Amino acid sequence: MKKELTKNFDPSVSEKKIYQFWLDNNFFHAEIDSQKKPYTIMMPPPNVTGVLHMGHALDFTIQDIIARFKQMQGFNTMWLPGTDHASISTELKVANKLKSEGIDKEKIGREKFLEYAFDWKNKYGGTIVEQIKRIGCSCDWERLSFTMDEKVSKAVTRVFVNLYKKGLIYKGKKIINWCPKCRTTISDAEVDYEDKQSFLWYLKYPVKNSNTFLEFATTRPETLLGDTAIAVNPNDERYKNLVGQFVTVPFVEREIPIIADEYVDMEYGTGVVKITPAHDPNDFEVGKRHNLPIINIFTDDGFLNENAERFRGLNQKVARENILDEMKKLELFVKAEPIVHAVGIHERCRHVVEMLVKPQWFVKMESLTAPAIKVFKSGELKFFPERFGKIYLQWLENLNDWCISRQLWWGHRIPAYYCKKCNHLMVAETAPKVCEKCGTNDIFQDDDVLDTWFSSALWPFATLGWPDKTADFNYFYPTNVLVTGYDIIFFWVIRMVFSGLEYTGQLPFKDVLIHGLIRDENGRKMSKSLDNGINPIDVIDKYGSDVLRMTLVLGSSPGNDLRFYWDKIAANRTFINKLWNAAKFIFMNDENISAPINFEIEDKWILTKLNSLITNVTANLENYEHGLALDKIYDFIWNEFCDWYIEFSKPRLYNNENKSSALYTLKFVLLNCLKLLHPFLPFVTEELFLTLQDDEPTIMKSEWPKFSDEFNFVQEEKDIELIKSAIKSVRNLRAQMNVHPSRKTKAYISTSNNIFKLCQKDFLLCGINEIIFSEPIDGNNLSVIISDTIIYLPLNELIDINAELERLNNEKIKLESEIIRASNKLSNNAFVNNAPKNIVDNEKAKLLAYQKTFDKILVQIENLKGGV
RNA sequence: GGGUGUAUAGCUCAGCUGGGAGAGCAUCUGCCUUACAAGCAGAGGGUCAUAGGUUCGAGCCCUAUUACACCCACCA
Repeated sequence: MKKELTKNFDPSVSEKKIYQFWLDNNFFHAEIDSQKKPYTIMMPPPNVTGVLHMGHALDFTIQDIIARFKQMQGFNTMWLPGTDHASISTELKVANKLKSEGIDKEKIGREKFLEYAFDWKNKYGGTIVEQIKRIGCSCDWERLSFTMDEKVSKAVTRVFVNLYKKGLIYKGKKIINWCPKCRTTISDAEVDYEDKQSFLWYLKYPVKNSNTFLEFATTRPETLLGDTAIAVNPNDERYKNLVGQFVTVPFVEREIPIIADEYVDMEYGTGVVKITPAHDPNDFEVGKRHNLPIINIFTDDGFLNENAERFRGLNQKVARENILDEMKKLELFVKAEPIVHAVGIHERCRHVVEMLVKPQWFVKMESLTAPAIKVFKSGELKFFPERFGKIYLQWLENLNDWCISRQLWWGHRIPAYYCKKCNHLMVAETAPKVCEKCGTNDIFQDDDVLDTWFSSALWPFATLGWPDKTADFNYFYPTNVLVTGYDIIFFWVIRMVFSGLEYTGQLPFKDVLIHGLIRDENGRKMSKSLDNGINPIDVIDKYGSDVLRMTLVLGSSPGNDLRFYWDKIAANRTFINKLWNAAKFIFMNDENISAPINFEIEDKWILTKLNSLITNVTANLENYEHGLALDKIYDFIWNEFCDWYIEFSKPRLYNNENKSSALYTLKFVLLNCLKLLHPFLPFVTEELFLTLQDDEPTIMKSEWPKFSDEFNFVQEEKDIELIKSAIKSVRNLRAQMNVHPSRKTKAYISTSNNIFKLCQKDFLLCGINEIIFSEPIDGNNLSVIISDTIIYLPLNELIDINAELERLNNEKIKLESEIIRASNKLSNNAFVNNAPKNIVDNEKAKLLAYQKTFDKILVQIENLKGGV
């Protein structure tokens, strides 16, 4: 069957076909092969019910570039895809959906709700997977995992039980972040802070057995109902004599002590703080130090409870207003000062977070973080770019115990069991049948589930079958690189590192590649609320995945944010078109080569250029410098291969002059470029690769290009660069003189450099169709002068001698300043003695060339003057 | 309060160990030249934020300053 190349690349047809081709041939799947070195990447699992956004697209594109590059380098690459159950987020979505159908989550109960949730997951969980495929990701779909898969759940339970037995997991009553809307605890990391206009209220309490008052400042007057002390700084002379006495909290008529604690800042407010241990973390700590009672005044959904007595049932806002009014009536109100106050917001539902004291499960962090710090400091764990290591360290060194229990249903249920009769607590991998203490069989499981990140932390090894000693685990673990955004270092990277070290005894990965966020064209974060996002699938539909990927990579640098907008996308489309057309040109001229290969000078030039491209691109990819690598390939293909080599080759192809070598070179360079490009633009490169050659079944598994000693023609490379600059100068001159492009002329070339003879035909590129290697007879010519070569253009009727003299004079002035610059530099002994030899030699060569050109220009100026 | 990043052409951004400032887009001029008008050729456009310092030599290294962005902590 004769293969064909259509006029343009049509991604809408091609991409689906090619992806299916890869799937059908099982190219993405990695079999364990002890002869080959594995290269493993774990995909950061997106939310199972989520849809693909530009951040994912970037993350997955980078991973795919690495995976395909390593695949071609001969590694047994395995990129494991998966999804995350995303406990809170999914539970909210499912609950809302049920609500819209008139179903109340609480009424149907846990079991039924989970059924709905799994239905939802099965229905929508596939969406994001299909979207990932459209990006072109070379994931091993046979190993697709989910954080609530049986294997992962098994690992989660094992880890929980082990940590509990080691005493690293405990149940404790501590102050925690509580979302009254979601009715669950959330971790510190899930709280965002927003500045809000508010007031600092100055209020006072009557001091017991005296007619004086103690004035304090608060931002939350409603919490005074939960006050169990009032505190001053022990060094504060103003209040020293009051310490030990009591004040009375109005409304609840509670007598609370005046205590002294270092925590109090004498400078702030009145230097007096009311202490509400139930609803403020600092107060909670003060309370612990002074053995204060904890009085919770809030219900789980954020209303005031029975401890608020007559304010019971009010929401916080109303309660605050009522209390302030009543304080005024009681003459306990002093003043209100406007302040900006940071309020904690739940990042998922945007509801204000409350601090409550509740019994919860915690992971003790100290012994876990120490090894994670050590592997970083020893250099075993590396961040790209390096600076993100500091963030990693900063987080690790300031970690509080991790609250892992959530009052949700969707997630891994905590493997803790209680005896109904004696309240005995048992933690076990399988539910105990009877109470190990009293022997009764009335046992119930803890209602809470685990924080999503507890399971994500095990992702790099739980997905491979750990804790079982599976073949996959032995072969593919530890993984090679983790790719993720900087916003997730704390949530995820840290937890995977300490988990990997603790449970598998190995780092889960040595390299962490951090990328930035995607922003809109004005530099704002892409977000749902701003509605400024670009849907990656829309980009793929319109321009294709290759263009999407290219736009995400080109001109970006590791760790930096990236602006993404339609103009940029459209601009990148042109490159794919260019590549396509170059291939089409070669394909059109292609024929079976029978003649021996005998390279011309320009063949040697482009092959040498290709050689250094290969070296540079490979080095960039090894260092995760994907933007740089793509930029170099782009530049080579467009500005060297297409603009020059293809043009050089045309006369040879059309006139059948050493055609076979030209054709060989064209194909060789193009095929190598396709390979270099393949990690970035997998679809168009595969399409072209399959069309242009019959030797290999896919570009995916083809060998990554290597530097070749055969193609290292240093002199020829320089020679062609000289020819290029001569051609450019002639073009420049013709443009300045308004010579119509279609007008071909002859030229006289006076040179001692044989290269110009060898490259005669190349001067067609600047409108010269005949070259005479001698001085012209008539002195009135336009001229281009490079070093000791002069190209005369006998365009007599165009020559305004004075204009040409002026032009040459300008050239002369430019050269003079260059000559001065270079000679100054070279006469500076400090430079000649200290600078590396090649830099100095380079400078000398430049000076020599300038001087030669300069001398020739002087002569030409004299010639023209003679002609006036 | 502590920390990080960014500042380079009109716009968006590259610039790898210090060795004459680059790309894409936009602008201007001329071209439908048999791969490509999603193209070709040519041109203009920069005190590399500011001030010092190190060096033979600084966009790059050091110090300080300014502006913007972000992270952490605090916030009675």
